[in-house]
Amino acid sequence: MTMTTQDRHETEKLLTPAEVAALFRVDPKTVTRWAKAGKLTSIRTLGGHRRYRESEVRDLLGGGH
Amino acid sequence: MTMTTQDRHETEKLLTPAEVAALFRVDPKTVTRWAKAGKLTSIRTLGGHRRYRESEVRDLLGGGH
DNA sequence: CGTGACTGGGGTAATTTGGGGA
DNA sequence: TTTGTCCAAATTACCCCAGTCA
Repeated sequence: MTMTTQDRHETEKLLTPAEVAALFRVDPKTVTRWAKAGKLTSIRTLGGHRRYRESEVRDLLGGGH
Repeated sequence: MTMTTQDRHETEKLLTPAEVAALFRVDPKTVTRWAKAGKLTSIRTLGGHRRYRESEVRDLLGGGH
């Protein structure tokens, strides 16, 4: 199952701050700081809340060993 | 439904250094040394703090007799 | 249009990291 | 050789409340 080049972001699954925090075993506020520091890509809702790319989070979790 | 030795690490529950240290009754610094020596798998937060796999810790605690 | 849960922002404790030495 | 402790700096956790989400 080869992807042409990359998935279109329209179909990218997004995670809430609480979900990302649970995966890293940190506080949701810590995930917010990562986004502010540019360490993690964040998508903004129209109200200002952040959402994160599942693929990026999974990559960061597995790439650290 | 055969599964490899362990589940996907993305859903693995993680422990903080203090929690692992309490389980082994050692100083958190000692847990850090185990991780550096490769005796214990460590996942890193984006800030550099370590997290440890609960299943691995539980295995080491119970398998040591 | 309410209700309950979650999030953002700020500020302050607590934990973790890393090196070095006992 | 393994472990515990001292130090400074960095990272993370918990407190508040107003606004957003579903």
